[in-house]
Amino acid sequence: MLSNSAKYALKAVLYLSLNSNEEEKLMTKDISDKIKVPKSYLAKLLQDLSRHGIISSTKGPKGGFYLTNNDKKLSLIEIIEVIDGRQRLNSCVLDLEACNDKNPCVLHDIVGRANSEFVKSLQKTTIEDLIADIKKGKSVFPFE
Amino acid sequence: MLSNSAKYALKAVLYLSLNSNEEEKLMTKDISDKIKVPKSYLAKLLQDLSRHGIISSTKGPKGGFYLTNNDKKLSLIEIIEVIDGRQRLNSCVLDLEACNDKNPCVLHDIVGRANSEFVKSLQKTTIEDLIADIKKGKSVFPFE
DNA sequence: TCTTAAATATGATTTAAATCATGTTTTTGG
DNA sequence: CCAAAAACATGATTTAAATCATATTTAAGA
Ligand code: FES
Ligand code: FES
Repeated sequence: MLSNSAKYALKAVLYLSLNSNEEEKLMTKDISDKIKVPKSYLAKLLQDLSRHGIISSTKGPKGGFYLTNNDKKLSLIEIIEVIDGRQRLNSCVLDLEACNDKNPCVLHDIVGRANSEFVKSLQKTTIEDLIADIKKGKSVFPFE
Repeated sequence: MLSNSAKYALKAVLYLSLNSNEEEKLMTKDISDKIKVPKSYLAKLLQDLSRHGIISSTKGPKGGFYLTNNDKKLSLIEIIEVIDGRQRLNSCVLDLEACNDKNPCVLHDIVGRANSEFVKSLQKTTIEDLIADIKKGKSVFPFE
């Protein structure tokens, strides 16, 4: 479903969304310590996200990663696609090449359906939405 | 979600369910050719399934793998759990250890829900059910 | 301007999943 | 009883994902 990397990326962005802004930036180490992800592995992911405009960063002393208000409007799928690519989430559960919505494979009904719902949710949910849920006490994010 | 191995196993069992019975057994090669899975890799999977009583087999000339009517009553989750174990399908999407239904993580609502549906479907769907769908023309199974 | 702290870029290593290979046991048929 | 055909068992190799390491660039602040 999601690669390990994508999970790490989601966690990191979530952590950033709750603990950073234009004035208060976070270093890789701050984040990796909290979410318990290997530092240099996370560094790569953050750089990847930054390069693709998902998160913001500045170099040098007092630099770090952060989310602008605009960044927070991005949907979760955009984070995932930078890391995992587009194919991974949209392929048939059995990896049958001849299968799609028009020609549904034998698992499509019971499984593909759940998967489509999943993808749709990722598309329409933004970082902001998640923050709102947490602030409302609707859900939690225990970092690790 | 599902490992490659689990997908292969599902395909193989599905193929067996459509093309074998107590009288007509299939060799590893017959199956691997059709579903395009490396022969000796599939051999391991089939032996694993056989050892766990998911499929049936007999050794020696004229031997091979097959499904009994009883085998066809097993649910899909049983196949998957033999190959992937129990944990893989039931863990939090972000692999957060402190998360569960009582303490839902920030993605649980939008993602975990789809996942639970998925698992429930796998539990209640049997091989037989899938065969029925195919025979009814409701779905297809193009093998590869 | 110089030192230092940060991201950035790139490549090497490790690990686990996937794949390959080969020998052993069982059963059938002659 | 023997030879061949099949599953069974086990271990080696390959590959891709995950992890580690190190050198380069940029910006801040003294
Ligand atoms: S066509 Fe296979 S899961 Fe949709
Ligand atoms: S608690 Fe994280 S997905 Fe359910």
